[in-house]
Amino acid sequence: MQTALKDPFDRNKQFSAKRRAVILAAGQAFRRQGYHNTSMTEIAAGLGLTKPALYYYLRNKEEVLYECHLMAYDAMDEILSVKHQGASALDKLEALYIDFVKMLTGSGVSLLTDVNSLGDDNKSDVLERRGKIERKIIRLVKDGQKDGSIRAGDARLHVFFFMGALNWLNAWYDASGRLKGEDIAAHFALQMRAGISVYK
Amino acid sequence: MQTALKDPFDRNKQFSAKRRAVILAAGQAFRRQGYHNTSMTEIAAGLGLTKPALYYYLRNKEEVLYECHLMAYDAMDEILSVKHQGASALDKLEALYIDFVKMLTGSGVSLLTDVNSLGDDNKSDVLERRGKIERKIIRLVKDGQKDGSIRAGDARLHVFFFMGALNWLNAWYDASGRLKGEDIAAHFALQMRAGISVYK
DNA sequence: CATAAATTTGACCCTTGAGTCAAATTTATT
DNA sequence: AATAAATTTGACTCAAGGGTCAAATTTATG
Repeated sequence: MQTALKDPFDRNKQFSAKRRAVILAAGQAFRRQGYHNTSMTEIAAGLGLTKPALYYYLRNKEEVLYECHLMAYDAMDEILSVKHQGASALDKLEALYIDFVKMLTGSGVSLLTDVNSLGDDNKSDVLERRGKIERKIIRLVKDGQKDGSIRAGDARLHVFFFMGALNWLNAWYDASGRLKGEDIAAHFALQMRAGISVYK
Repeated sequence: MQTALKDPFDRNKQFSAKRRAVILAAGQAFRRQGYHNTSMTEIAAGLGLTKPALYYYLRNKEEVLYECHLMAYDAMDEILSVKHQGASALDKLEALYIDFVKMLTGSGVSLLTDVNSLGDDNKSDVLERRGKIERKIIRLVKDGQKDGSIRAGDARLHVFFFMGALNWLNAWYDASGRLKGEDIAAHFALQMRAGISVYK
């Protein structure tokens, strides 16, 4: 595998790897302290760098936030693209949800909610991405209502309810805490599922 | 009722009423745009005032945010203090949850999540208040697990899950939208309840 | 080794918005 | 009406932090 061995020496790869590291680190900081409570200098220092070095990888602070959002949505899209097995739509949704929680607790990716600190264009982009994801999940819920696995009711509200748990997760989850991502995933999946499955 | 009739002429009452109005208006703005994306000048303008007028009612911007938090927690405490009827703890929890949603959609009070923009002291206060509320709810869930109305499992996770829906609500709810607060309350209560009630 | 490209930095500028203050204006009291 | 208290404002100061730039340093390539 010539190419793979050369990777570490590939300038472009190094560049994007570092760029990605910057965004991930920034995302963690944003998640914990908030976008406006985190200075570029601080982010740089956290990586053993100095502020101007960051600007070698990114145009401006807003772009960092923007990329954080995209990174989270990429990860979610990735999960959504996997053909989850399961007899019912509810089963698929559960598998999906578990992966979401694992991703949010396990990978360094942060699901941020601060969309208003973005300029109009980036904000539209991000909301559009989020909307697409929501719509896919809503669609899945509706499928479940058709195949009889999911209770009737406003599908959008069904989704907003359990997606709220995910967003809130970012606010309180601490990787160093006693709760393991896997356990949270299992618990949340059960609660999500019970919340919308048909009465038995 | 002499005192009641005199109320509108009572300077202190006018003062606190205006102060409260400022905080409520600010809270709405913070909720929609975020604390740091909302300037004092903007808040003032929204009330037909000018910035220095705000500083007649409040020491500084942080105090506004602090009072917003307190106002939400006061409202929640108020709801928690009411002796909710219901045979099981689950019934009580449901009544509670409905009131929470109604309060958040109906009154002008906003449940903010930005705690990191507060100084250490205020932040501790707010977290303590939040902790107290959470603990009460967790206690109620544990009661439900004892009286057999609520499923076993980490009570804290049970609570974090459905409280996430409330926090997220603040992000997407639009009073001018088609969804009425009452409907959301009914839906959310059902979903919350189903999510943690014992299997039947 | 010499040269070029890729990274990183110290020192700087500049805008934004929080907060202040003395003065003006409105409202109540004698 | 005159005086005092309560509100409100125009005009200002100031610090924080985003962003820039030319120069230094490191790393790769002929």
